[in-house]
Amino acid sequence: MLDVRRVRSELDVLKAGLARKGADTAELDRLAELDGRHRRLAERRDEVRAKVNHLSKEVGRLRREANHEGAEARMDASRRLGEQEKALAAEAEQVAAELRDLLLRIPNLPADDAPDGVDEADNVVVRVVGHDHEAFGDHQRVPHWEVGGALGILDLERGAKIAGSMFPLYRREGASLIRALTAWALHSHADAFEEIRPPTLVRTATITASGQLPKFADDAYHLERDDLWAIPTAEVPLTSMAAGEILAEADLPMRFAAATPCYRREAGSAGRDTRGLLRVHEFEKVEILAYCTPEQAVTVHAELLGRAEGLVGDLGLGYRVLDICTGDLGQSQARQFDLEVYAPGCDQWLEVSSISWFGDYQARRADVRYRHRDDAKVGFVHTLNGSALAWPRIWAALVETGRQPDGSVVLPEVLSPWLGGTTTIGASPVG
RNA sequence: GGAGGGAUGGCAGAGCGGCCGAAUGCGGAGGUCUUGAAAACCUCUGGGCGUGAGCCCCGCGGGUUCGAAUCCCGCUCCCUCCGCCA
Repeated sequence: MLDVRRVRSELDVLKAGLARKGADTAELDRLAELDGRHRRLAERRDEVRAKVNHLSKEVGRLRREANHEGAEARMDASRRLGEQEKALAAEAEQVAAELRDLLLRIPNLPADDAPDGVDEADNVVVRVVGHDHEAFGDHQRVPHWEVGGALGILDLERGAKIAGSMFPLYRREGASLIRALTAWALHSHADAFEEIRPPTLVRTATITASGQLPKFADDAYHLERDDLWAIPTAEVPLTSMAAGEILAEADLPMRFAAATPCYRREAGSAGRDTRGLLRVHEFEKVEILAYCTPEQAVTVHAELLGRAEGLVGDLGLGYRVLDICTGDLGQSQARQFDLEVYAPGCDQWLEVSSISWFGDYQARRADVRYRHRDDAKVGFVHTLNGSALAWPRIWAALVETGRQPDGSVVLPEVLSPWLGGTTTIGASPVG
């Protein structure tokens, strides 16, 4: 969330920022109004409290001096003030609640260097790597749901039978491939990222801290009976790992990597990308996340992007990097790069990673702070995270790209150690 | 699921309803002393709101009271035992 105080000193700056995101700037006026009301009420409440505190102290003193009439008089006066205090406190609390709720819904400001734009059409292609549109043969122009079905490694029908559409079921080498990708990716990050296996059902406070709630509750699975939320990404538990803590600057940046299942209701996208693995309710993903100082943020952002690109490159997939425009940024993001791989079978660029910088927006929600090395002052950390990587679309791109003229699929050599030495699926004897 | 016990500052640990934002010890920072270090001694050492007087925070949220770390209720978490269980 934003720092409310900025609404008092630089309202115009906030409005300009939110306007770039295409957000409703009138909410800032309401925020300013609530903030002003709350401060006035709190001030009056505190004045009354101060009097009550003072009178109560006197009661104690007078009692000790056996001055019972004096004590009684103070108690009467204090009792009357108490009524006032109660009313003022209730009013202040109500305004504070409104303020909190509004604050949680107001988006983050975009970074200055995020490209302006209104929707995904305005995203900027920063670079295209290892892609040659003409290089694919007809044997690669088969969508992965057909390849997977023919090889018996993807069984969408049975997935649907068990859980519904968009709940994929992988078989044999198809299932092993997911496991291999996860092991390989975690291993690749192990040099700098602490591996975490977090809970995947979390409290309301946890999923609110990273920004999914309260605004996007419909997108998440909720277990009502236990009031727990199924995480849509490991970003959610990882962001709250240090919630309520004050970290030492010397420990920053802190880097974490986690492989988890991710659950998304995909409300509002019904009918889009329903074939195959392009959009699913449950999938596995390796997420990398960092807490750092504001000064480190740009470097760490580049580092995370480099990590994701490195993996895609090592898999031998062609990809492009998009600089997400202000209008397409999520609520919490200040800057975001997307990685898209090219899948020849469905002839589409598939988003397989989103590497985001949140500034202190999430840190304020989660209350993650750090103590400066020099002056011991406390400030909010910056959070960054990215997928590295999300597997269903990688699975699709690998299967389509690796398809041979004989219908078998050859996977990248880097996965060999994680696949028991075989990189070929459905090989017919070479003849 | 059942029965108990607990939650206080970085850690340990005290705290008759008022003089407690909180003793004491350890840890940490600075200083004196020393060629340097150790030891000893001295000082400092939680977070937040408010321009300020001031206000809030002793797990969280309510309540009682003139006044709550202290009393009452609810919740969360931790520990012990029983039951169940991958």
